[in-house]
Amino acid sequence: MGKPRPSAPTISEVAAAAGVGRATAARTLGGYGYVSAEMRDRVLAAADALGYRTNQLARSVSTGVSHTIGVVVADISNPFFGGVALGISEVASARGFDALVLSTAEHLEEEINAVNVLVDKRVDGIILSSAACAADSTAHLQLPNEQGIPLVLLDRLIPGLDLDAVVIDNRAAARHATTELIAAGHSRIGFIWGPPVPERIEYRRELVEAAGRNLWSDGERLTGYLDALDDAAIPLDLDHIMLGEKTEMRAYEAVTRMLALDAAPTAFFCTETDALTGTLHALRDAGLAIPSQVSIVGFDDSSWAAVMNPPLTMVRQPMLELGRQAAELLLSRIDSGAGDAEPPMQRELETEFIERESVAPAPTHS
Amino acid sequence: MGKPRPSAPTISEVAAAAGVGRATAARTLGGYGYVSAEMRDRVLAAADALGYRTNQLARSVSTGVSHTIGVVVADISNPFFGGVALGISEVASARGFDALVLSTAEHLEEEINAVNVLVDKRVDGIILSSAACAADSTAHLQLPNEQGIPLVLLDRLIPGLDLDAVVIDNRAAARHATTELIAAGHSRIGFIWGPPVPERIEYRRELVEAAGRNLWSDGERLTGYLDALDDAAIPLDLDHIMLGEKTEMRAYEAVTRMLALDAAPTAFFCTETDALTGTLHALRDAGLAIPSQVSIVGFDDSSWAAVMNPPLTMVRQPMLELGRQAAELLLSRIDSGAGDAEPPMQRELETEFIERESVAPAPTHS
DNA sequence: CTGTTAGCGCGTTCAC
DNA sequence: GTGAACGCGCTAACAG
Repeated sequence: MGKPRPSAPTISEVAAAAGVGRATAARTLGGYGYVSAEMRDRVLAAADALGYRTNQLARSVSTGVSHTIGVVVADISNPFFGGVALGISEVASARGFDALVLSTAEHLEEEINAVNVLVDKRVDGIILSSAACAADSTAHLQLPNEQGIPLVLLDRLIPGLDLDAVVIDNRAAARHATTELIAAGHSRIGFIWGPPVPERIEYRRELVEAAGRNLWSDGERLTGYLDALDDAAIPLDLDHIMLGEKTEMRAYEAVTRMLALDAAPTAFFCTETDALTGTLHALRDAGLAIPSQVSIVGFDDSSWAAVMNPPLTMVRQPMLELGRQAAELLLSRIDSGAGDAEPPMQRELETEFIERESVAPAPTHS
Repeated sequence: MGKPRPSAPTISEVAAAAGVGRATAARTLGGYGYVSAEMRDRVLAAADALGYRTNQLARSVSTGVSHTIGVVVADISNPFFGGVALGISEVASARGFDALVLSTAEHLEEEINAVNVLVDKRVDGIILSSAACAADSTAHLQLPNEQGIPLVLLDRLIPGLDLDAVVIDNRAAARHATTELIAAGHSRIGFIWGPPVPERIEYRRELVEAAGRNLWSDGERLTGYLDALDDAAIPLDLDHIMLGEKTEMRAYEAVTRMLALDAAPTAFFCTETDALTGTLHALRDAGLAIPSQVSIVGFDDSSWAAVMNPPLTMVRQPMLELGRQAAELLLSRIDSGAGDAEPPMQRELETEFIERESVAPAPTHS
């Protein structure tokens, strides 16, 4: 029997100290049922004399509601997920819920484990940004619903599954960004980064397929890029798509390699922060000026993008809003209980294209 | 009686299905006590036939251990706290603990509330980055210990209190940074930002005192700055200290104002990210080049600092390490139970001065 | 080794 | 209105 700690006073102790029955104490302390003003005062007095605090754990096993939601993301230190987490806890805490947040480092095993942990701790709902992509390897996403725990997907859809989700319109965002680059006169646009396949890709179809096998949002961004190229009838150059492991270092190398091409890109679209910093490094080392020699557009607007030299043109994602809406959707599901109500819904938030000074007309080669 | 959900199977149901006593089922499922291999198999089979999952909540009320720690920070979307949170959950989850993370937006009330919530949810320990400063207004920091819940302070000490804590050596970091600036030939160094007092300050003593009344880490950084000035026998110019609300906008205004001074700073030490971006904005608008016309050193090294034009010299804080060590300290306290063992300890981590290209000799005025 | 029984702290029904 | 008594799901003595 574990209570190695300075015993926290229980409701019974308070009742005893107040000279009333346990139930009466429970009613006043729990704020339900009827209790006379006089009794209430006695109980309340005894309660804070003893420093009584409700044991929410015990309450939860009794009521079946923990007032806790689970949040599982790839990496809480990533400002994107940090913003999302803040949005979530804003609306959650306003409604009396707290968040148990777990990071998975994009590992499916850890994600599975995270879901199990959350289910076992009886959270009232889960918000999850899954690393899963194929409709296989998603058994763990069934579990919560089997246990009656609402689940909403965040930032990343899973193609085969019809689940609640709140995401960004990545495809439209990428299409917009690429189109702007094209409008500025660019036709050779580096895409940093594409699917993390190691092998060289020969055909467009392979590329699209590879993207589909990996992270959904990345695939969407690539598709948007392709859309824009198609719109302008610009042929796809597979050498302009970064493949392989997605790290800043790899981005650096990919850009450096592209720059050495005969048909080197005159612009780069960087779909993530690390992709952007890697690209920036490469451009600096290549001695290329932005935007006179090469243009650039980034994803994930951060405070520093505006303060760069030159200020960077970016597509901004509404991180807080993403979190807020996911939390709202989840809470509404929690409210309606197992009343197997509405069908799953996917909400898609718009991004904003922030025009600054890193895009200029393509240099006219002599 | 709440169970509005698709009932999760209980240990009793598993026992029944397996045709054994509840205790036997409990033992095998709980992994304790003795149980024959044959029985175990029967139980295990029944368990996963029913899809049994331990209710950790119930287990916790029984054992008094929740395997959950509370983390309260000002703002989880701040990359600094995000990094810290990741460090914490790394070591915590390796030991089977999960983190309930709450953001307070630097509001003392929310901090107090957060601590109450965590205590009520019976977390096994708390890591907290407090907005409190004076030794008054810290009653809420007593509560956990009264309830036998270990608490470790993170990133911010509270002068009057002797509690476990893991922090950065802010004073040494600021002293180092300022000294570097001085060594480069600067004597008029803007400090962005100082204490958030609205009024103009006339004397150094007032300044130090004002700093002391506010955030500890800010006070330390200011003190380090003062140390460096003293070391070099450079008189303090109060006009070079930013006062007032700490926002990017205010930093912008403060720097702009300082730049208009007869004795304008030739260098700036920015003690936080927003202070840095605000300063950068102001310098750009003033048309001043870095580092030829003005030098700059920032705090909170971020990936983008290296990719700026020019690359920024920064003092880097070991965020992950901060989180990891806080978690380790907390877990060790949890391990030793209420065995009122070791006295509180404060660990102080060193920062790293990253020299890049935003510091140059002070321009020699004609 | 197994099953019985009594807790853990709180919610809730149901006579008094 | 009030309090005794039982249930939530699990742990843990204790007999057998």
